[in-house]
Amino acid sequence: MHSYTEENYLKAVFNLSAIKGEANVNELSRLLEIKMPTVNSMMKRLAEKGLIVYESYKPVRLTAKGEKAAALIIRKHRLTEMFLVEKMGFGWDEVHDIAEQIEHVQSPDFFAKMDELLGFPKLDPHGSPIPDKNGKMEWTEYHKLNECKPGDTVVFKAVIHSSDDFLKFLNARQLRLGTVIKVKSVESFDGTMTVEYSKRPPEMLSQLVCDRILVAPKKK
Amino acid sequence: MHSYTEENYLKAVFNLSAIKGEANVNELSRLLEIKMPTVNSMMKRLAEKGLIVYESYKPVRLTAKGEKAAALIIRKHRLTEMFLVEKMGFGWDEVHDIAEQIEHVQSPDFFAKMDELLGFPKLDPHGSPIPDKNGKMEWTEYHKLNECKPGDTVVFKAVIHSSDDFLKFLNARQLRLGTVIKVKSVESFDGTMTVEYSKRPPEMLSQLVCDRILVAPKKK
DNA sequence: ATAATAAGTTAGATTATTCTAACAAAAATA
DNA sequence: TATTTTTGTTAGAATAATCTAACTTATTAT
Repeated sequence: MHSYTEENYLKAVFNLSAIKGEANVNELSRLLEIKMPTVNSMMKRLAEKGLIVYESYKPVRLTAKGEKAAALIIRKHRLTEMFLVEKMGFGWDEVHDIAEQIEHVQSPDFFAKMDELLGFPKLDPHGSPIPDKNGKMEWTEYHKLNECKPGDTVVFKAVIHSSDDFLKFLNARQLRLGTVIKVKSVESFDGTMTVEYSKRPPEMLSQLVCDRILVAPKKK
Repeated sequence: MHSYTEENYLKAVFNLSAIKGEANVNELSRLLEIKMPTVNSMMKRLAEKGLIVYESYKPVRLTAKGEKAAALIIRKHRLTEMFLVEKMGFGWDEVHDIAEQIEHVQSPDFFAKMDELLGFPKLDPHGSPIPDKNGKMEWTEYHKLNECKPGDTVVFKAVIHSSDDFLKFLNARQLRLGTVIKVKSVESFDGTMTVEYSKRPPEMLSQLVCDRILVAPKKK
C-alpha cells in the first residue's frame, strides 16, 4: 500500500484539516518537523497518487480516497491507544508514541482482534471517535469549556491536541473524561476560569487549557 | 539506535548463526530475499558499527555487541508472539508476521508491560527461549525427533524454523507442544517415522518434518 | 589438477526521503 | 500602495537501501 512515510504525511494532513479545515505546507512542516521543501514535494507525490488535491500556493485538502486512507490509519492509532489503556494498563498520557508506531502495522487481523477484545469501542481514551472499517467517523457535538458561562454544569467529554504534557497536567488535577465540572467564574480579560469538580477545592484553568477541553451539558 | 533495516539484517545473522554456527552472504540473501550485493554492503556497514566481524570471502559472525543487540530484538519478537497467543487469542501459526513488525517498536515500557502481563515467560509459543533484558538466552538441551529410535517415548518441546505452513501442518495433525509422542518405527532408507500420540491412529512423518521437531525424553 | 559451479565482490545506477540555498508569490504592515 | 514578512517553490545535493552486470575467489566434480 502506502509507505510508512506517506502514511505519516497523510495523517498529518488529516489531523490539520480536522482542526483548521485545511492544511498548508508551513504548518505541516512544523507539525512533522520536516523542512518545507520536503513536505512540498511529498504533497506532489500524494497528489499524483490521488490522495490529496494540490494546487500551487494553496492549502492542500484530502480527496475522498485520501480521506478514507487517512481515517483508516487514525482508526488503527485510536484502537491501539484504547487497547493500551484498557487491556494493558497504560495511562492515557503514555500511549501516543507507542500507538504512533503500531498504527503502521500491516495486519487487518491484528486490529480486528483488538477491536473485538475491546468490544468495538466508538471512542479512544481521549474521547476522540474511532473511525469505522470504512473510514467513517462521527464527532458528537461537543463544545469547548471556554465557551461555557458561570453557572454552567458540564461533563468532560474529550481533549483536543492531546499532548502527553497536557494530559499529565490534567492527571495532576484529577481531571478525567466523565468528570462533572461546574463553572464558577470567568476572568473577562484573560479568559481564566474558576471551576469546581469532584468535591475538590476550586481550581483555576487558563484559557489555553479551557480551549483544549471538550464538554457536553450535564443531563439531569 | 539502528534502523529498521539494520535490525532485520542483524536478526537474520543471529538466526542463521544459531542454526549453522555461522552466517554467509548467500544464505542471508536467500533468507531475506535481498540480492547478494546488497547484503554484502550491509555486512560492511554492520561491521563498521562494530556489530559483526566481516572478512572478505568468509562467513560473518556477530560481535558481543551485535549478539546482544540481536538478542534484544529477538526478545521483543518472542515476547510479542507470546502476547499475541496468550493475551489476544491468536494461533501459534498466525503470529510471526505481526511480531516481525512489532519487534521494531521503540518503547521499553511497552515490552516491559507485555513481559509483566505474561508473568515473565521464559519460552515463546514455539518453545524457543526468550532472551532476558541483557540479551542472555539459554536453550534447554533438546534433540530432534529424527534422532529418536523405535520404542522411544518423548515430549514435543519446540519447533525449529517455524514457518506458518509447517505450523498449520502440525495443527492439522493435532501435534502441539507438550504432546507425548511414541516412536513406532523408522524407515531406514528415507527416515520417515511412524509415531503415535494422543490416542490417535498412527501417523507417518517425513524426515523433513522430524528434523524440525525438538523433543525431550518423557519423564516417568 | 583442471574445469565447472557456487559464492562473494565491485562498480554503477535507481528510488525514497531528506536537506540547504536561492528564488517567487502571497499576505501583512507601514 | 509600497515594503516587509511569511509562505511556498525550484534546483541541486546527500544518504539509505535496493538493484543489475561484470568480475573474482572458493569449492566441487570430473
